[in-house]
Amino acid sequence: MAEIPEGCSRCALFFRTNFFCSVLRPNLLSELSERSSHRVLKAKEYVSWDMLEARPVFGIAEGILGVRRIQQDGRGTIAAFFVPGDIVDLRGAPERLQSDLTALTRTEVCHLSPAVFDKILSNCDEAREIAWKSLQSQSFRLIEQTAELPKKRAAEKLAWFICEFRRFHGIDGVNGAQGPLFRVPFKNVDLADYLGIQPETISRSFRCLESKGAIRLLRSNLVEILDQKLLLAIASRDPAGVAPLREARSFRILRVS
Amino acid sequence: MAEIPEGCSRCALFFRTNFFCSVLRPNLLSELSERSSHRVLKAKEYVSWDMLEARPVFGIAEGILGVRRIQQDGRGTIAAFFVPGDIVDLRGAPERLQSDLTALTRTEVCHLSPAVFDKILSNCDEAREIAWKSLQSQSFRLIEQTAELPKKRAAEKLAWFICEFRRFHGIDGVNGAQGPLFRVPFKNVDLADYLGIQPETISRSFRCLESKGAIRLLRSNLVEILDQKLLLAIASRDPAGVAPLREARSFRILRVS
DNA sequence: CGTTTGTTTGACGTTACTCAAATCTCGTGG
DNA sequence: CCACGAGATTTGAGTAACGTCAAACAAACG
Repeated sequence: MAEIPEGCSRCALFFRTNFFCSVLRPNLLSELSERSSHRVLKAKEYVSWDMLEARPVFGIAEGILGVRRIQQDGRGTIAAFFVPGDIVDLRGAPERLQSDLTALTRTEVCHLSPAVFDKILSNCDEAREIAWKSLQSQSFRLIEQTAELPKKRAAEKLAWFICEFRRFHGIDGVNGAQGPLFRVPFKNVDLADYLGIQPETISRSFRCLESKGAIRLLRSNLVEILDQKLLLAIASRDPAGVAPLREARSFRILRVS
Repeated sequence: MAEIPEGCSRCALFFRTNFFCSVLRPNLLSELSERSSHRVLKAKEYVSWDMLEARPVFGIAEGILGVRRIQQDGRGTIAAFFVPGDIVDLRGAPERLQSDLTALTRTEVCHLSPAVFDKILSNCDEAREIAWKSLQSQSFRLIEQTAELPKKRAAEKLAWFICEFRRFHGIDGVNGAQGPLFRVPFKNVDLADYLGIQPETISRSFRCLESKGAIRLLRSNLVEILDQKLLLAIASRDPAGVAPLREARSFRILRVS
């Protein structure tokens, strides 16, 4: 009977309950461990898509990994992100899904051997369920985001993000507590790419939420939530909190002949 | 040894190769069949979210099923759609994923018994792989869409949709042929909800693509593709095809004191 | 064949993007 | 530990791009 592999004993994928590796029997775990590689990424480091073809199956142990695409004109979009516990299988991602995986914060991933991974899916019901649920949950997040974001105004998007992220991911100390403080887990620039707006607009939207009395911006990236209900109302476009970004200007338009 | 169940013999999920039921052994198939229900939806019929809680696992045999959310202010968004062959598992979709499933065209779905479905995942590697790949592919479509749409202009979105849909889904006769004709597979209103723009804008964008010489609008919903390369260039924002929706207006603004 | 539902068009309003400049932060090396 | 510089944030002014509304038209449906 195999021992618990050295590398795994400190990896969240193993020691946190309901994470993928925590339910594996020792012999499967050590087989997986031998052919996998744990890796730490600093914020802003990225895994290029080409690299991924060699190691397309991985789990997230810590941090946040974003799927970022750079377009011709240089602007980027963060289409999705993966969080601790996610099991990601990018095998067969069609070639045109050309994006890289950017670490939005310090991130630990463990690349898994696809062969052993498949073997586990086939043999271990419990692990398969965890992987399945993770894949499901990735889809749900994407659907939620796609359903909510496109028709919202900038300030509404921001409010939505704050509410949504607090609900789902009690990631670091501050956010875990569910207190009135919220730390935006990554740079505003990245947040802008995720919400599909410009960094300048993020800034103005924070101002807007402040002026409504929903939040207070303590430092860059640290928000105090003053009125959760109002924030929700703004996020979901309740009449309570309609939030135009600036006051309407009144002017007259003269057509130039 | 069980016979092939009557209902299944005409269902695409069974008779099309690489669809879920096609790889099941007869005894598993008939066990699944007994506890499942095939259902035909006319266009615009929908399955409410509440209904889904009872039967959250299903496969698409024909047609297109959209995930639609109606917001407070009455506007809708189609966050995703499912196409023939997709195996969908909405168990545990958190309550706030409140959307219904709308048939965008005539659609045939088969609700599967969750219990038997799980048994199949556990016992039949081949079927599990198909279901897994389907779930993956649903994620990829969502990522692709989220990566591409938000920062595009309306005409670019439309061009993207045409190219993308042709690539992926050779669904009906016209589109299957990959000829120069493309039939928009659903109503423009739904297309607008999917692309996150207004129906009026869809109309203007078709005009815009026509004026660039990329397409010709034969009838409502039937497009002739005149210049595939140009269309792609517009979709991906190549300098070749920058596509403003209307000519810039020139006027002067006078502030009212 | 009428009623409803979807599409087109025009005129106008609103929102957020763009560009540029000032300020701020943070990581790094001295 | 401090100073420096690259990168991030903020602000303002101007404008592009789409939304909104309304009305005419067309198509689909029974």
